[in-house]
Amino acid sequence: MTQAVGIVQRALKHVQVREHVRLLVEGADPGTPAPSERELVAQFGVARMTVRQAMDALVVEGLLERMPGRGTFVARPRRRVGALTGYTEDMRQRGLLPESQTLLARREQAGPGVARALDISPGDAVIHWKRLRRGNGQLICIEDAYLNEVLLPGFLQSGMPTSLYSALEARGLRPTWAEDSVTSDLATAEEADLLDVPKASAVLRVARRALVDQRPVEVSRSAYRPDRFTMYVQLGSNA
Amino acid sequence: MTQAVGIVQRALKHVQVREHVRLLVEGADPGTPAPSERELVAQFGVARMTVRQAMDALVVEGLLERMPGRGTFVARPRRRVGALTGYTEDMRQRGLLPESQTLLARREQAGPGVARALDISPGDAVIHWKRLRRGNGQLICIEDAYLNEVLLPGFLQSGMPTSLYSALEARGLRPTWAEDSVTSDLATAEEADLLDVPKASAVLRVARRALVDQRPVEVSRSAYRPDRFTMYVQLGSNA
DNA sequence: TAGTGGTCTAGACCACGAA
DNA sequence: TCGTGGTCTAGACCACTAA
Repeated sequence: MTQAVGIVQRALKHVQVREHVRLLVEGADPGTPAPSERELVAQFGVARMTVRQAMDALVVEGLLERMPGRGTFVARPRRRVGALTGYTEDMRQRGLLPESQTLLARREQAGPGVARALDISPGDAVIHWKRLRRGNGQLICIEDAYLNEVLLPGFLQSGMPTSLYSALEARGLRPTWAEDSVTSDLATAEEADLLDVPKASAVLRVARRALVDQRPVEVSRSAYRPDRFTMYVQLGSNA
Repeated sequence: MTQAVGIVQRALKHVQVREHVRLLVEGADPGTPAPSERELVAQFGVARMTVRQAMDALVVEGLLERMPGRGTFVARPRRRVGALTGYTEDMRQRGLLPESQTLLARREQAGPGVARALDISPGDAVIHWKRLRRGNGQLICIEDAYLNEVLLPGFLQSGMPTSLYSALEARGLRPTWAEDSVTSDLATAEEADLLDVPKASAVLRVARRALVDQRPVEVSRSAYRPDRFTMYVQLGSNA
Protein backbone atom coordinates (compact mmCIF):
# COMPACT_ATOMS: atom_id res chain seq x y z
CA MET A 1 0.00 0.00 0.00
CA THR A 2 1.69 3.17 -1.10
CA GLN A 3 -1.36 5.37 -1.31
CA ALA A 4 -3.06 7.53 1.25
CA VAL A 5 0.16 8.45 2.96
CA GLY A 6 -1.38 11.66 4.07
CA ILE A 7 -3.91 9.80 6.17
CA VAL A 8 -1.44 7.49 7.84
CA GLN A 9 -0.87 8.53 11.43
CA ARG A 10 2.62 8.81 12.70
CA ALA A 11 3.24 5.28 13.83
CA LEU A 12 3.30 5.27 17.59
CA LYS A 13 5.97 2.97 18.89
CA HIS A 14 3.82 1.25 21.45
CA VAL A 15 1.27 0.57 18.74
CA GLN A 16 3.94 -0.90 16.49
CA VAL A 17 5.12 -3.18 19.25
CA ARG A 18 1.56 -4.09 20.22
CA GLU A 19 0.55 -5.06 16.71
CA HIS A 20 3.77 -6.96 16.16
CA VAL A 21 3.12 -9.02 19.24
CA ARG A 22 -0.53 -9.44 18.33
CA LEU A 23 0.40 -11.00 15.01
CA LEU A 24 2.85 -13.27 16.75
CA VAL A 25 0.44 -14.65 19.28
CA GLU A 26 -2.97 -14.34 17.70
CA GLY A 27 -4.43 -17.78 17.27
CA ALA A 28 -1.61 -19.42 19.21
CA ASP A 29 -2.52 -22.01 21.81
CA PRO A 30 -3.08 -20.76 25.34
CA GLY A 31 0.14 -21.02 27.29
CA THR A 32 2.37 -20.22 24.34
CA PRO A 33 5.03 -17.80 25.58
CA ALA A 34 5.10 -14.31 24.15
CA PRO A 35 8.43 -12.54 23.66
CA SER A 36 9.81 -11.21 26.90
CA GLU A 37 9.68 -7.49 27.49
CA ARG A 38 13.42 -7.11 27.33
CA GLU A 39 13.57 -9.03 24.08
CA LEU A 40 11.18 -6.55 22.54
CA VAL A 41 13.16 -3.67 23.98
CA ALA A 42 16.22 -4.93 22.13
CA GLN A 43 14.33 -5.79 18.98
CA PHE A 44 12.58 -2.45 18.62
CA GLY A 45 15.20 -0.23 20.22
CA VAL A 46 12.63 1.19 22.54
CA ALA A 47 12.34 1.80 26.26
CA ARG A 48 10.91 -0.86 28.45
CA MET A 49 8.04 1.34 29.58
CA THR A 50 7.00 1.55 25.95
CA VAL A 51 6.98 -2.19 25.60
CA ARG A 52 4.99 -2.47 28.79
CA GLN A 53 2.44 -0.03 27.46
CA ALA A 54 2.04 -2.24 24.41
CA MET A 55 1.75 -5.42 26.43
CA ASP A 56 -0.60 -3.83 28.94
CA ALA A 57 -3.08 -3.22 26.18
CA LEU A 58 -2.98 -6.85 25.10
CA VAL A 59 -3.36 -8.01 28.69
CA VAL A 60 -6.39 -5.79 29.23
CA GLU A 61 -7.73 -7.09 25.93
CA GLY A 62 -7.45 -10.59 27.32
CA LEU A 63 -5.02 -11.84 24.69
CA LEU A 64 -2.04 -12.15 26.99
CA GLU A 65 -1.50 -13.09 30.59
CA ARG A 66 1.47 -12.12 32.73
CA MET A 67 3.03 -14.55 35.13
CA PRO A 68 5.51 -12.75 37.35
CA GLY A 69 8.86 -14.44 37.46
CA ARG A 70 7.93 -16.66 34.53
CA GLY A 71 6.98 -14.58 31.56
CA THR A 72 4.05 -13.50 29.45
CA PHE A 73 1.85 -16.05 27.79
CA VAL A 74 -1.11 -16.38 25.49
CA ALA A 75 -4.16 -16.37 27.73
CA ARG A 76 -6.86 -18.92 27.42
CA PRO A 77 -9.86 -17.28 25.78
CA ARG A 78 -11.98 -15.48 28.29
CA ARG A 79 -15.38 -16.72 29.03
CA ARG A 80 -18.04 -14.85 27.22
CA VAL A 81 -19.98 -12.79 29.63
CA GLY A 82 -23.62 -12.53 28.84
CA ALA A 83 -23.72 -13.52 25.21
CA LEU A 84 -26.85 -12.16 23.62
CA THR A 85 -28.79 -14.85 21.82
CA GLY A 86 -32.34 -15.62 20.92
CA TYR A 87 -34.21 -18.81 21.70
CA THR A 88 -33.05 -20.65 18.59
CA GLU A 89 -29.37 -20.11 19.26
CA ASP A 90 -29.83 -20.76 22.95
CA MET A 91 -31.37 -24.17 22.22
CA ARG A 92 -28.62 -25.01 19.75
CA GLN A 93 -25.98 -24.13 22.33
CA ARG A 94 -27.69 -26.58 24.65
CA GLY A 95 -27.59 -29.22 21.97
CA LEU A 96 -31.34 -29.25 21.53
CA LEU A 97 -33.26 -28.96 18.28
CA PRO A 98 -35.29 -25.76 18.34
CA GLU A 99 -38.82 -25.78 16.96
CA SER A 100 -41.55 -23.19 16.85
CA GLN A 101 -45.27 -23.09 16.34
CA THR A 102 -46.72 -19.69 15.59
CA LEU A 103 -49.82 -18.97 17.63
CA LEU A 104 -50.29 -15.47 16.35
CA ALA A 105 -48.51 -13.16 13.90
CA ARG A 106 -50.09 -9.89 12.91
CA ARG A 107 -49.78 -6.17 12.67
CA GLU A 108 -51.19 -4.29 15.66
CA GLN A 109 -51.27 -0.86 17.18
CA ALA A 110 -48.91 -0.53 20.09
CA GLY A 111 -50.44 -0.23 23.51
CA PRO A 112 -48.90 2.19 26.00
CA GLY A 113 -46.58 -0.32 27.64
CA VAL A 114 -45.22 -1.77 24.44
CA ALA A 115 -44.91 1.72 22.95
CA ARG A 116 -42.82 2.90 25.88
CA ALA A 117 -40.60 -0.15 25.73
CA LEU A 118 -40.08 0.23 21.97
CA ASP A 119 -39.66 3.99 22.30
CA ILE A 120 -42.49 4.72 19.86
CA SER A 121 -45.91 6.33 20.25
CA PRO A 122 -49.02 4.45 21.37
CA GLY A 123 -50.94 3.45 18.28
CA ASP A 124 -47.84 3.10 16.12
CA ALA A 125 -47.63 -0.13 14.17
CA VAL A 126 -45.96 -3.11 15.78
CA ILE A 127 -45.62 -6.73 14.80
CA HIS A 128 -47.06 -9.05 17.39
CA TRP A 129 -45.66 -12.55 17.18
CA LYS A 130 -46.58 -15.25 19.65
CA ARG A 131 -45.05 -18.67 19.51
CA LEU A 132 -45.01 -21.95 21.32
CA ARG A 133 -41.44 -23.16 21.39
CA ARG A 134 -39.99 -26.62 21.72
CA GLY A 135 -36.61 -28.21 22.24
CA ASN A 136 -36.11 -31.73 20.90
CA GLY A 137 -39.86 -31.85 20.50
CA GLN A 138 -40.63 -31.06 24.12
CA LEU A 139 -42.58 -28.00 25.13
CA ILE A 140 -40.25 -25.39 26.58
CA CYS A 141 -41.87 -21.98 26.52
CA ILE A 142 -44.37 -19.49 25.22
CA GLU A 143 -42.79 -16.41 23.69
CA ASP A 144 -44.79 -13.29 23.04
CA ALA A 145 -42.83 -10.71 21.07
CA TYR A 146 -43.47 -7.22 19.76
CA LEU A 147 -41.30 -5.72 17.04
CA ASN A 148 -40.99 -2.16 15.87
CA GLU A 149 -42.72 -2.30 12.49
CA VAL A 150 -40.98 0.81 11.17
CA LEU A 151 -37.65 -0.97 11.38
CA LEU A 152 -38.99 -4.12 9.72
CA PRO A 153 -41.05 -3.19 6.66
CA GLY A 154 -42.65 -6.18 4.99
CA PHE A 155 -41.57 -8.52 7.77
CA LEU A 156 -44.92 -10.28 8.07
CA GLN A 157 -45.26 -10.64 4.32
CA SER A 158 -41.79 -12.12 3.86
CA GLY A 159 -42.74 -15.36 5.59
CA MET A 160 -41.85 -15.81 9.23
CA PRO A 161 -38.44 -17.27 9.88
CA THR A 162 -37.65 -19.80 12.57
CA SER A 163 -35.07 -17.63 14.23
CA LEU A 164 -36.06 -14.06 14.87
CA TYR A 165 -32.51 -13.05 15.65
CA SER A 166 -31.19 -14.50 12.40
CA ALA A 167 -33.85 -12.59 10.51
CA LEU A 168 -32.93 -9.41 12.32
CA GLU A 169 -29.28 -10.03 11.63
CA ALA A 170 -30.01 -10.41 7.92
CA ARG A 171 -31.51 -6.94 8.02
CA GLY A 172 -28.61 -5.45 9.93
CA LEU A 173 -30.74 -5.26 13.05
CA ARG A 174 -29.14 -7.86 15.22
CA PRO A 175 -29.60 -6.68 18.79
CA THR A 176 -26.39 -5.41 20.30
CA TRP A 177 -27.62 -5.58 23.82
CA ALA A 178 -30.66 -6.45 25.82
CA GLU A 179 -32.15 -6.18 29.26
CA ASP A 180 -33.89 -9.19 30.72
CA SER A 181 -36.16 -9.03 33.73
CA VAL A 182 -36.50 -12.43 35.30
CA THR A 183 -39.04 -13.54 37.81
CA SER A 184 -41.12 -16.45 38.91
CA ASP A 185 -44.85 -16.86 38.94
CA LEU A 186 -47.70 -19.32 38.81
CA ALA A 187 -48.83 -20.25 35.32
CA THR A 188 -52.06 -18.77 34.05
CA ALA A 189 -54.76 -21.17 32.90
CA GLU A 190 -53.86 -20.49 29.26
CA GLU A 191 -50.18 -21.00 29.90
CA ALA A 192 -50.74 -24.20 31.82
CA ASP A 193 -52.82 -25.44 28.91
CA LEU A 194 -50.34 -24.48 26.23
CA LEU A 195 -47.32 -25.75 28.14
CA ASP A 196 -49.16 -28.88 29.23
CA VAL A 197 -48.45 -28.47 32.93
CA PRO A 198 -50.82 -28.76 35.89
CA LYS A 199 -52.64 -25.67 37.01
CA ALA A 200 -50.81 -23.68 39.68
CA SER A 201 -47.44 -24.77 38.36
CA ALA A 202 -44.55 -22.36 38.65
CA VAL A 203 -43.18 -20.80 35.48
CA LEU A 204 -40.08 -18.73 34.85
CA ARG A 205 -40.96 -15.40 33.30
CA VAL A 206 -38.42 -13.50 31.25
CA ALA A 207 -39.19 -10.08 29.86
CA ARG A 208 -36.71 -8.87 27.28
CA ARG A 209 -36.04 -5.53 25.74
CA ALA A 210 -33.52 -5.83 22.91
CA LEU A 211 -31.83 -2.89 21.26
CA VAL A 212 -29.66 -2.19 18.26
CA ASP A 213 -27.32 0.45 19.57
CA GLN A 214 -29.83 2.80 21.16
CA ARG A 215 -32.94 1.77 19.23
CA PRO A 216 -35.29 -0.80 20.73
CA VAL A 217 -36.18 -3.48 18.18
CA GLU A 218 -37.89 -6.17 20.17
CA VAL A 219 -39.71 -6.50 23.44
CA SER A 220 -40.94 -9.88 24.52
CA ARG A 221 -42.36 -11.82 27.39
CA SER A 222 -41.62 -15.50 27.71
CA ALA A 223 -42.92 -18.11 30.10
CA TYR A 224 -40.68 -21.14 30.53
CA ARG A 225 -41.36 -24.53 31.99
CA PRO A 226 -38.87 -24.62 34.87
CA ASP A 227 -38.63 -28.38 34.77
CA ARG A 228 -37.18 -28.18 31.27
CA PHE A 229 -35.39 -24.88 31.23
CA THR A 230 -32.82 -23.25 33.47
CA MET A 231 -31.48 -19.86 32.60
CA TYR A 232 -27.72 -19.50 32.79
CA VAL A 233 -26.16 -16.16 33.45
CA GLN A 234 -22.48 -15.42 33.54
CA LEU A 235 -21.53 -12.38 35.51
CA GLY A 236 -18.38 -10.43 35.97
CA SER A 237 -15.66 -9.16 33.78
CA ASN A 238 -12.26 -10.67 34.20
CA ALA A 239 -10.79 -14.14 34.41
CA MET B 1 -5.70 -1.07 63.47
CA THR B 2 -2.16 -1.52 64.67
CA GLN B 3 -2.13 -5.27 64.72
CA ALA B 4 -1.24 -7.75 62.07
CA VAL B 5 1.53 -5.61 60.64
CA GLY B 6 3.19 -8.69 59.33
CA ILE B 7 0.32 -9.25 56.94
CA VAL B 8 0.16 -5.70 55.66
CA GLN B 9 1.63 -5.44 52.21
CA ARG B 10 4.23 -2.80 51.51
CA ALA B 11 2.17 0.12 50.34
CA LEU B 12 2.75 0.51 46.63
CA LYS B 13 2.89 4.11 45.61
CA HIS B 14 0.62 3.78 42.63
CA VAL B 15 -1.93 2.08 44.86
CA GLN B 16 -1.70 4.89 47.38
CA VAL B 17 -2.26 7.46 44.67
CA ARG B 18 -5.07 5.43 43.12
CA GLU B 19 -6.95 5.02 46.36
CA HIS B 20 -6.44 8.65 47.25
CA VAL B 21 -7.96 9.71 43.96
CA ARG B 22 -10.72 7.15 44.26
CA LEU B 23 -11.81 8.62 47.57
CA LEU B 24 -11.73 12.09 46.08
CA VAL B 25 -13.93 11.31 43.12
CA GLU B 26 -16.07 8.40 44.21
CA GLY B 27 -19.65 9.49 44.19
CA ALA B 28 -18.86 12.81 42.56
CA ASP B 29 -21.01 13.94 39.66
CA PRO B 30 -19.88 12.96 36.18
CA GLY B 31 -17.75 15.72 34.73
CA THR B 32 -16.18 16.71 38.03
CA PRO B 33 -12.47 17.29 37.40
CA ALA B 34 -9.99 14.97 39.06
CA PRO B 35 -6.61 16.33 40.21
CA SER B 36 -4.22 16.77 37.31
CA GLU B 37 -1.38 14.32 36.98
CA ARG B 38 1.23 16.94 37.74
CA GLU B 39 -0.63 18.03 40.83
CA LEU B 40 -0.50 14.49 42.13
CA VAL B 41 3.18 14.24 41.23
CA ALA B 42 3.85 17.25 43.42
CA GLN B 43 1.54 16.15 46.18
CA PHE B 44 2.90 12.62 46.51
CA GLY B 45 6.46 13.27 45.43
CA VAL B 46 6.36 10.50 42.86
CA ALA B 47 7.19 10.26 39.18
CA ARG B 48 4.55 11.05 36.64
CA MET B 49 4.60 7.51 35.28
CA THR B 50 3.58 6.33 38.71
CA VAL B 51 0.66 8.71 38.78
CA ARG B 52 -0.31 7.61 35.30
CA GLN B 53 -0.28 3.99 36.39
CA ALA B 54 -2.68 4.90 39.18
CA MET B 55 -4.97 6.88 36.92
CA ASP B 56 -4.86 4.24 34.19
CA ALA B 57 -6.37 1.75 36.59
CA LEU B 58 -9.24 4.09 37.40
CA VAL B 59 -9.81 4.80 33.73
CA VAL B 60 -9.94 1.10 32.90
CA GLU B 61 -12.28 0.67 35.84
CA GLY B 62 -14.57 3.25 34.27
CA LEU B 63 -14.39 5.71 37.14
CA LEU B 64 -12.39 8.36 35.29
CA GLU B 65 -12.23 9.63 31.76
CA ARG B 66 -9.30 11.42 30.19
CA MET B 67 -9.77 14.36 27.91
CA PRO B 68 -6.48 15.25 26.26
CA GLY B 69 -5.65 18.89 26.60
CA ARG B 70 -8.40 19.42 29.12
CA GLY B 71 -7.89 17.13 32.05
CA THR B 72 -9.23 14.04 33.73
CA PHE B 73 -12.80 13.90 34.84
CA VAL B 74 -15.27 11.68 36.61
CA ALA B 75 -16.82 9.49 33.92
CA ARG B 76 -20.50 9.03 33.59
CA PRO B 77 -21.27 5.53 34.83
CA ARG B 78 -20.88 2.97 32.12
CA ARG B 79 -23.72 0.73 31.26
CA ARG B 80 -22.67 -2.18 33.37
CA VAL B 81 -22.95 -5.45 31.60
CA GLY B 82 -23.44 -8.24 34.02
CA ALA B 83 -22.00 -6.52 37.04
CA LEU B 84 -21.13 -9.05 39.68
CA THR B 85 -22.54 -8.08 43.03
CA GLY B 86 -23.79 -9.76 46.15
CA TYR B 87 -27.14 -9.24 47.76
CA THR B 88 -26.09 -6.24 49.82
CA GLU B 89 -24.82 -4.25 46.87
CA ASP B 90 -27.74 -5.33 44.74
CA MET B 91 -30.20 -3.98 47.29
CA ARG B 92 -28.27 -0.73 47.62
CA GLN B 93 -28.33 -0.28 43.86
CA ARG B 94 -32.09 -0.65 44.06
CA GLY B 95 -32.22 1.98 46.75
CA LEU B 96 -33.28 -0.47 49.42
CA LEU B 97 -31.75 -0.94 52.82
CA PRO B 98 -30.28 -4.44 53.01
CA GLU B 99 -30.66 -6.42 56.21
CA SER B 100 -29.76 -9.95 57.16
CA GLN B 101 -30.66 -12.42 59.81
CA THR B 102 -28.34 -15.35 60.20
CA LEU B 103 -30.20 -18.63 60.46
CA LEU B 104 -27.12 -20.78 60.56
CA ALA B 105 -23.37 -20.21 60.47
CA ARG B 106 -21.02 -23.06 61.13
CA ARG B 107 -18.16 -25.16 59.95
CA GLU B 108 -19.20 -28.31 58.12
CA GLN B 109 -17.78 -31.07 56.02
CA ALA B 110 -18.50 -30.61 52.35
CA GLY B 111 -20.96 -32.99 50.78
CA PRO B 112 -20.27 -34.31 47.29
CA GLY B 113 -22.23 -31.61 45.46
CA VAL B 114 -20.78 -28.68 47.34
CA ALA B 115 -17.31 -30.22 47.13
CA ARG B 116 -17.56 -30.50 43.36
CA ALA B 117 -18.81 -26.94 43.02
CA LEU B 118 -16.04 -25.60 45.24
CA ASP B 119 -13.45 -27.81 43.58
CA ILE B 120 -12.43 -29.42 46.87
CA SER B 121 -12.72 -32.96 48.24
CA PRO B 122 -15.83 -34.29 49.96
CA GLY B 123 -15.32 -33.97 53.70
CA ASP B 124 -13.11 -30.87 53.39
CA ALA B 125 -14.10 -28.01 55.65
CA VAL B 126 -16.62 -25.49 54.39
CA ILE B 127 -18.42 -22.60 56.01
CA HIS B 128 -22.16 -22.99 55.80
CA TRP B 129 -23.99 -19.70 56.16
CA LYS B 130 -27.73 -19.44 55.82
CA ARG B 131 -29.47 -16.12 56.03
CA LEU B 132 -32.87 -14.59 55.77
CA ARG B 133 -32.53 -11.35 53.87
CA ARG B 134 -34.63 -8.24 53.84
CA GLY B 135 -34.87 -5.04 51.86
CA ASN B 136 -36.32 -2.03 53.64
CA GLY B 137 -37.49 -4.40 56.30
CA GLN B 138 -39.44 -6.62 53.94
CA LEU B 139 -38.62 -10.26 53.47
CA ILE B 140 -36.88 -10.80 50.16
CA CYS B 141 -35.04 -14.09 50.11
CA ILE B 142 -33.37 -16.99 51.82
CA GLU B 143 -29.72 -17.38 50.95
CA ASP B 144 -27.84 -20.57 51.66
CA ALA B 145 -24.13 -20.20 51.03
CA TYR B 146 -21.10 -22.45 51.27
CA LEU B 147 -17.60 -21.00 51.37
CA ASN B 148 -14.26 -22.70 50.92
CA GLU B 149 -12.87 -22.67 54.46
CA VAL B 150 -9.27 -23.01 53.33
CA LEU B 151 -9.46 -19.63 51.65
CA LEU B 152 -11.10 -18.00 54.66
CA PRO B 153 -9.26 -19.01 57.83
CA GLY B 154 -10.90 -17.65 60.96
CA PHE B 155 -13.88 -16.32 59.05
CA LEU B 156 -16.47 -17.62 61.47
CA GLN B 157 -14.50 -16.41 64.47
CA SER B 158 -14.03 -12.92 63.07
CA GLY B 159 -17.69 -12.05 63.47
CA MET B 160 -19.96 -12.36 60.47
CA PRO B 161 -20.18 -9.27 58.32
CA THR B 162 -23.34 -7.98 56.72
CA SER B 163 -21.95 -8.12 53.24
CA LEU B 164 -20.21 -11.32 52.26
CA TYR B 165 -18.74 -9.74 49.16
CA SER B 166 -17.28 -6.84 51.09
CA ALA B 167 -15.74 -9.28 53.52
CA LEU B 168 -14.29 -11.28 50.66
CA GLU B 169 -13.01 -8.12 49.05
CA ALA B 170 -11.23 -7.15 52.26
CA ARG B 171 -9.39 -10.46 52.06
CA GLY B 172 -8.53 -10.01 48.42
CA LEU B 173 -11.06 -12.66 47.48
CA ARG B 174 -13.69 -10.60 45.74
CA PRO B 175 -15.25 -12.87 43.11
CA THR B 176 -14.15 -11.94 39.62
CA TRP B 177 -16.92 -13.85 37.92
CA ALA B 178 -19.83 -16.08 38.67
CA GLU B 179 -22.31 -18.40 37.07
CA ASP B 180 -25.93 -18.12 38.06
CA SER B 181 -28.50 -20.77 37.29
CA VAL B 182 -31.96 -19.32 37.46
CA THR B 183 -35.19 -21.20 37.63
CA SER B 184 -38.64 -21.12 39.06
CA ASP B 185 -40.27 -23.45 41.50
CA LEU B 186 -42.91 -23.80 44.17
CA ALA B 187 -41.77 -22.87 47.66
CA THR B 188 -41.09 -25.67 50.11
CA ALA B 189 -43.01 -25.63 53.36
CA GLU B 190 -39.95 -24.26 55.19
CA GLU B 191 -39.39 -21.56 52.59
CA ALA B 192 -43.02 -20.51 52.61
CA ASP B 193 -42.82 -20.25 56.38
CA LEU B 194 -39.58 -18.25 56.43
CA LEU B 195 -40.60 -15.97 53.58
CA ASP B 196 -44.12 -15.58 54.96
CA VAL B 197 -45.89 -16.55 51.76
CA PRO B 198 -48.79 -18.97 51.22
CA LYS B 199 -47.98 -22.59 50.58
CA ALA B 200 -47.61 -23.45 46.89
CA SER B 201 -46.33 -19.98 46.07
CA ALA B 202 -43.82 -19.62 43.30
CA VAL B 203 -40.26 -18.66 44.19
CA LEU B 204 -37.33 -17.63 42.05
CA ARG B 205 -34.36 -19.88 42.61
CA VAL B 206 -30.86 -18.68 41.88
CA ALA B 207 -27.89 -20.95 42.28
CA ARG B 208 -24.56 -19.17 42.17
CA ARG B 209 -21.02 -20.36 41.83
CA ALA B 210 -18.58 -17.50 42.34
CA LEU B 211 -14.89 -17.66 41.56
CA VAL B 212 -11.80 -15.59 42.13
CA ASP B 213 -9.87 -16.09 38.95
CA GLN B 214 -10.04 -19.87 38.69
CA ARG B 215 -10.75 -20.71 42.31
CA PRO B 216 -14.32 -21.21 43.47
CA VAL B 217 -14.94 -19.27 46.67
CA GLU B 218 -18.67 -19.39 47.17
CA VAL B 219 -21.57 -21.51 46.07
CA SER B 220 -25.02 -20.55 47.12
CA ARG B 221 -28.68 -21.21 46.58
CA SER B 222 -31.17 -18.45 47.04
CA ALA B 223 -34.96 -18.47 46.98
CA TYR B 224 -36.54 -15.09 46.25
CA ARG B 225 -40.07 -13.85 46.72
CA PRO B 226 -41.05 -13.00 43.15
CA ASP B 227 -43.53 -10.38 44.28
CA ARG B 228 -40.68 -8.36 45.78
CA PHE B 229 -37.72 -9.24 43.62
CA THR B 230 -37.08 -9.22 39.92
CA MET B 231 -33.68 -10.18 38.63
CA TYR B 232 -32.21 -7.88 36.03
CA VAL B 233 -29.74 -9.16 33.51
CA GLN B 234 -27.98 -7.09 30.93
CA LEU B 235 -26.72 -9.01 27.96
CA GLY B 236 -24.52 -8.23 25.04
CA SER B 237 -21.72 -5.92 24.16
CA ASN B 238 -20.89 -2.71 25.86
CA ALA B 239 -22.31 0.66 24.89
C1' DT C 1 0.40 31.28 26.62
C1' DA C 2 -0.12 28.08 30.20
C1' DG C 3 -1.84 23.76 31.49
C1' DT C 4 -3.36 19.17 30.19
C1' DG C 5 -2.88 14.44 28.88
C1' DG C 6 -0.03 11.26 25.39
C1' DT C 7 4.20 9.46 24.47
C1' DC C 8 8.90 8.17 25.37
C1' DT C 9 13.66 7.56 27.39
C1' DA C 10 17.40 5.07 29.98
C1' DG C 11 18.19 3.67 33.48
C1' DA C 12 17.19 1.33 38.62
C1' DC C 13 15.90 -2.09 42.38
C1' DC C 14 12.64 -5.65 43.80
C1' DA C 15 10.26 -10.36 44.33
C1' DC C 16 9.59 -14.41 42.27
C1' DG C 17 10.29 -18.78 39.49
C1' DA C 18 13.12 -22.15 37.34
C1' DA C 19 17.25 -24.47 36.87
C1' DT D 1 22.07 -17.81 39.68
C1' DC D 2 19.65 -15.76 36.03
C1' DG D 3 15.72 -14.18 33.65
C1' DT D 4 11.06 -12.68 34.34
C1' DG D 5 7.58 -9.25 35.25
C1' DG D 6 6.43 -5.28 38.92
C1' DT D 7 7.56 -0.96 40.35
C1' DC D 8 9.67 3.56 40.11
C1' DT D 9 12.51 7.69 38.85
C1' DA D 10 13.37 12.30 36.72
C1' DG D 11 13.33 14.04 33.27
C1' DA D 12 11.71 15.18 27.91
C1' DC D 13 8.90 16.67 23.71
C1' DC D 14 4.38 16.59 21.52
C1' DA D 15 -0.59 17.93 20.37
C1' DC D 16 -4.32 19.79 22.15
C1' DT D 17 -7.50 23.03 24.84
C1' DA D 18 -8.77 27.15 26.97
C1' DA D 19 -8.02 31.70 28.44
